[in-house]
Amino acid sequence: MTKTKSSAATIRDVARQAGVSVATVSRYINHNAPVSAEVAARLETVMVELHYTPQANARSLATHRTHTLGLLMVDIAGDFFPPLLSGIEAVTYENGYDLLISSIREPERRRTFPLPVGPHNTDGLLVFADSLDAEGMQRFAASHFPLVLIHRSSPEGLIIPCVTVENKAASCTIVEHLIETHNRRRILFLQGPGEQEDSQWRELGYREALEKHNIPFDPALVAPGNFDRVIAYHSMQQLLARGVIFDAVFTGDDEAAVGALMALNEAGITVPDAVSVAGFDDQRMAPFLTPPLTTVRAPTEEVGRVAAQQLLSLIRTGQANPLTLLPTEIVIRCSCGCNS
Amino acid sequence: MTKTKSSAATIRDVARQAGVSVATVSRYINHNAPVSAEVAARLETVMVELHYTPQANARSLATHRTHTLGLLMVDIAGDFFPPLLSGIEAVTYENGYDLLISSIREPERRRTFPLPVGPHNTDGLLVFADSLDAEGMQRFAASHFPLVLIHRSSPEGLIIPCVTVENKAASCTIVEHLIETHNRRRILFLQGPGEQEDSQWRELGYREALEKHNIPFDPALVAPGNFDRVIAYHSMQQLLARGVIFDAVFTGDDEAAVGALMALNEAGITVPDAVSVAGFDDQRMAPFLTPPLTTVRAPTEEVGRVAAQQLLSLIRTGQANPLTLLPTEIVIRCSCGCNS
DNA sequence: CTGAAAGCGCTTACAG
DNA sequence: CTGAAAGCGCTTACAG
Repeated sequence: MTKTKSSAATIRDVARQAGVSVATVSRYINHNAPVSAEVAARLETVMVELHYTPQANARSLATHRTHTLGLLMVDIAGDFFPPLLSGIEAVTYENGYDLLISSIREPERRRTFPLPVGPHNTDGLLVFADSLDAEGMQRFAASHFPLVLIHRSSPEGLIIPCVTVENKAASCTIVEHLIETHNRRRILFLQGPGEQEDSQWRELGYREALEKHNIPFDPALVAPGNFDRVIAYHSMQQLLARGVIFDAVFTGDDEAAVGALMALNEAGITVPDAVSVAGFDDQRMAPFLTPPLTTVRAPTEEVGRVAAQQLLSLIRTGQANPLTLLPTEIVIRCSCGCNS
Repeated sequence: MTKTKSSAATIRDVARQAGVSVATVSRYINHNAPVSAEVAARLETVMVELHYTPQANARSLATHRTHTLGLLMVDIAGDFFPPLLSGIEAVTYENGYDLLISSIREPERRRTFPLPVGPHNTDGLLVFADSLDAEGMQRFAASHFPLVLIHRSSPEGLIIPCVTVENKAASCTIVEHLIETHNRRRILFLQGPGEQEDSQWRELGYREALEKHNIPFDPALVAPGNFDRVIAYHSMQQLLARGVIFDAVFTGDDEAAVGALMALNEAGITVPDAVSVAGFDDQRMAPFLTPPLTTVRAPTEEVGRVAAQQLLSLIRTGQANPLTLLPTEIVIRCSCGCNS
């Protein structure tokens, strides 16, 4: 109780107060060498009394490990983000790691080194979609800095572990559902962003479903959705204005479904009677839309969990699975025409 | 180009290669003392060549500043979270700080010290709502560790800067809109979580509106909404099942509005014809609901920005505004009965 | 089981 | 404008 300085207690304060060396305190804290029961008890008391918490940076400097993971995101504001972050944070916490997050808004920032997060403050990085370009990854890879890619595959020539979701088969299945169960044949597809791999796979699934049922692919039925409510809304309005005939729409993702549903609604076109709608992701609002959205469930929180686990594995063992493809499943609600 | 070691370059490598002392390199990096133009040029070249980035932890250890902000959250998964985090992250980035985030799920974690984030790894903390209890705040305050509270006021006896949103007046105004413009008199209120201050203020606003129009407060018209879709949905179902008569509902927040809308919809009660609905927050999905939701716009991203700014100010100058109350405004869409 | 000491990569008086 | 040296708070061989 002699300590009245306002600054936090250090390992030396603890050592002094307990009458041992700092080495012993360190060993006790880290449980990496035996400490006599007597000393342990004394240490415990002193540490509690002094509110002692080891300084993270001093520890990092000595061990060359920060015990923190970095997350590089493109857009923090979407509905897709919370479950992903939640999964990542949970695993990070469970493993006693810290989580540093950074959002890359402007494209230039993707290659302006040093990034806000990197080897200087983390042990490894979770890279979401195109928050980092191939050149940036190349640079990290060259220095053997652990990277795990989320919803994006490794660029040509590099082998970086990826975790993403099965897009194509599920897209095919849900479009086939529209065709087989609801007799739809003129099915609109709202394309996601061109550079997004998810988007490309979903289009392939859409085309495959068409092919399997001998429905010719019609470019006039493809319009930009961009995984974005507003863009999808405007696309639908234009399609409607141009008098394009269709009896269903596969919106690419749930965000676009929200915009499509609104445009349809405003135009007085009833869903699902006149037009069936199907999305992808099964975001939180999907069951609450009018009508409740038929969609594909993507296990986004699980993607976050697995990605964090893979990164931890890479950091600790140098090993990780080159590709983790998480399964998706169809969720039938009402917007396709079922359950009405 | 003699350097082939795989480990990252240190300040000594730079100094050696440029033929100066590490002190000079440090000064050049930090721009805190003049360096000759000639040396500066040489240093620049060498640093680029070596991909040199100062090790954050060594710097922190020497300066006693981590240059990182911590964020303590309750629930990372809600729709409320992305704009808040987006605002926080933007300001953090603009100021060259790092952002460490941690979600407190279980109540016990709020007082299990050390928290994942604290003086040992950050310069200050942003505390959202009840992610930390009064005792925890007391403890941080006692060691003069900078804290800024978000959507929550300082506990008794402590003076911790808070940033939140104006709840009561806006709630009163929107309920008055229901009364005055749409002639509603039996207005349901879906209560938020009891411990949430936002919730308490919104109820006060609701009551004030009633009073101003001489509508007696009827406890039978208050039900749990809990800022939660599912709970609000069930509450509405029960109200309906019990045959409670009402012509409007102020849902406490937009989440609850989603659930309420769904229950009403399923019961075949038309909104806004039979029942007006108004929410609070103006979350992303509000304009896309059916019908588009009349609500109160809360500047959540701005809350995040201001909170981060206040924390930075507290860290740098020791000063911050005791209370920042951000203005809210009514957003009239269709669910109240307007624009239909 | 324990301690003395070197070292991690920086910054910053102090001296010139 | 520049350098030598001490120090930040830890960890970890090394020795006992």
